[in-house]
Amino acid sequence: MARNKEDKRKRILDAAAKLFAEQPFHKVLLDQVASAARVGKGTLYLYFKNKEELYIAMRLNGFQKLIAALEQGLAEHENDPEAQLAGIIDRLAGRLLEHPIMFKFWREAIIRMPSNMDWQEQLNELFELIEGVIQNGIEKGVFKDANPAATARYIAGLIRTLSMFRPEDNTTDELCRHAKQFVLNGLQAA
Amino acid sequence: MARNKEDKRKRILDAAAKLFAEQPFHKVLLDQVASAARVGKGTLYLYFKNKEELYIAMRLNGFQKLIAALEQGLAEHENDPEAQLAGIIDRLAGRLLEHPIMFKFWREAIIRMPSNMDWQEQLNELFELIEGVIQNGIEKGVFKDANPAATARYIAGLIRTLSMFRPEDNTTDELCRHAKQFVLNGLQAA
Amino acid sequence: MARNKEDKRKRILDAAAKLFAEQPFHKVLLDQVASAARVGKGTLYLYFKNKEELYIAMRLNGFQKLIAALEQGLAEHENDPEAQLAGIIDRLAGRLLEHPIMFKFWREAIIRMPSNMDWQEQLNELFELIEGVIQNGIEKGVFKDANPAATARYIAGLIRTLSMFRPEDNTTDELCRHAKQFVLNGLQAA
Amino acid sequence: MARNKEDKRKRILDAAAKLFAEQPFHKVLLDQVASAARVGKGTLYLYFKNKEELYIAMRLNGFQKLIAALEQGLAEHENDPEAQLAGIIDRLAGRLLEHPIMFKFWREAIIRMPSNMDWQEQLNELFELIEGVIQNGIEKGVFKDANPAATARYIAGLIRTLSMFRPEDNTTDELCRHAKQFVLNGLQAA
DNA sequence: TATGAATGAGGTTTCATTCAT
DNA sequence: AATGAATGAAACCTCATTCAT
Repeated sequence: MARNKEDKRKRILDAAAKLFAEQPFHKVLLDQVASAARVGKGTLYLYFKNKEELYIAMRLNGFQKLIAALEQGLAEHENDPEAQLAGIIDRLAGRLLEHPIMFKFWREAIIRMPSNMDWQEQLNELFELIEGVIQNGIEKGVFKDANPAATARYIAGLIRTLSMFRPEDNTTDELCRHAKQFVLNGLQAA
Repeated sequence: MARNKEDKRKRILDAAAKLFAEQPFHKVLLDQVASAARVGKGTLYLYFKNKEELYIAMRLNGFQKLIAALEQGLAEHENDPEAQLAGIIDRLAGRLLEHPIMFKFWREAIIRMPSNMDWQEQLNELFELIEGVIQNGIEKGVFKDANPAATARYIAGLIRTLSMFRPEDNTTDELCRHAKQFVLNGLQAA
Repeated sequence: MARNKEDKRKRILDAAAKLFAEQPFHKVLLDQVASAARVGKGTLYLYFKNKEELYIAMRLNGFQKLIAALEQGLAEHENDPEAQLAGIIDRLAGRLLEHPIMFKFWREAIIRMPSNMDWQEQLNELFELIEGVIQNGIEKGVFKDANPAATARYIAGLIRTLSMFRPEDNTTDELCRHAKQFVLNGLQAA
Repeated sequence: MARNKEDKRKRILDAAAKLFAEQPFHKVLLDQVASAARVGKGTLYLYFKNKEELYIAMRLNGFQKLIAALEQGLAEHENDPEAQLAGIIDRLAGRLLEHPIMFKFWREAIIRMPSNMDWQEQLNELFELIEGVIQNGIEKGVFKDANPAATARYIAGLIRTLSMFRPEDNTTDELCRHAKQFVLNGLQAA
């Protein structure tokens, strides 16, 4: 019952994620979503009020998974801010490069929509997560930064752009390594 | 005549820029564009093949202005890579914060659209412009960087994110100064 | 069992009567009917073939009750056509004003529905009942009428309109009394 | 321009009238209306907000024509209330029997719809028109009636029912003559 | 050249009906 | 017998595009 229901909701979200990643909002047809999720079109409306709500739910769902993965990564290097930061960059870049879904997340933001607040909050969660690592590093004397909140945003944006517009002739590994170095340079105490 | 024609095209592009900045693609109606530009709806089709082409033309138009402004800035500090880079960051951030149109540029990219190539090319122009400054700095021994192409992308992405998700309680000036410092740290020779 | 079954059928018919009286056919949802009858939606289909049959069953049900009530009234004044007619008017008006369901009976008739014949027959039953009273009166020399079939229809229509569009500032009693007088005038021998 | 526009609106209303008279509301498709009116489906929405508004407009339109015809008839027998009343009955019955559209008017009334007020007002207009004739007759000493408002409603309802459920084997003429006699009986001073 | 009324393909959504439980 | 989640046909409606003026 509840199990099955969860399954169906998940199937719809996954199908939506795939399709919205491939096509702009207005080109994704609910017929496609329904048949990709192997459910009737009407079923979509049992789980989501309309196309927009489905879209938002899909975005939040993907983001929550990302945040969870990053938090798990932090736990693995409890007392090493440098390693934590490196982990965040690796995972973030990895996710973005692997999952085209995430592209859209970062690329698109429906503006001035009521439920958009949620989206801002999600992003803030990410920023604060990074900021926390920087703060931690500062306290430990490993980093030096006058404005960790801004830096957290830099890091997120930096990785996003790197993922979306990767320069040719570079392996993912090389890019990550270089990015990490750049960030650490920026945070290094003189 | 020709004057009048140019005017109308410009009016349409400006109206489109304003509206596309406020709403996602599928919520901007050509009725709105036409009436905001004070032209008949049919007139849009005299200047642009369809909605998508209008959107692309509007994006390119905005971007070209940006590139032009940045190039002009570079000329002002011919032999000072640090100042050039600082200028780029200032102007880029300024533009993004002033012109909401530009937000959309960075925020949204219609995927797998035929003419998307143009967009990529435009962005590459920006990346190469920044990359040139870094290269120049490396040659002059002011900067040190193993992968200027990647760094150029970082800088663009960093400013974008800063503009879109600015942390509260910071003036634009403070943020720009901090960003410049962060970037210069990353590029500074040990 | 059988008891329970009858109960459920009745519950459904009552719920349907209430809802169809309040809303036009296409606005009454089977979800509403089911929940108002406190049964599952699927259960409706155990008792009625589809929405249309449910609607018809509901109408017939209401009408049969009406006819039965009128017939009972006639029996009470076996040999007094005037009293019989007055009784019909009283009961008919009373019913229509009390039971909004009946409104719909008169107000709406789904045209060219296969089973609409039944509805015509029901109405004819009513007309014939009234016609019988008039005939009886004519035979007794109390009434005078060249076309009792038409007059029977007048009376029914008269009461219906009176009920649906009652003039303000009149009690039900006053209206009934006046209607009875009007009809008797029409039927009075010179 | 304006001419053409009026034409199109009229064509739509006429097509709608025909179809709504033949089928219940929910069985009339806007595709049918559009093609019967020889316009595109979208054009319907240029003239009417939605299906319901089109339906209401169509009803009002028909009713206004009816009222106009009746008023014209009254003018023809300025000082003869009996003839005026007879004229109303003739025209009303004639209309209802000729134009199946009108059937629906009287048969159906969408309940508790906001714009239904208009419909009530239209009906009141009809009632008041009849009532005026009765009042006039009373003042002239030709009629006698304690409640002309109620009687006006009787007359309307009487004709409606007669038209909808006409007894077999009667010509329209016979029925009208009989109805007029019945009504005049009811209104005759002792 | 400029317009905006008209179009209709195709989108989103609803809801009567079915069927696995 | 009873349910209500699931279905998908078919409804309403939108809006990019066309075209007569």
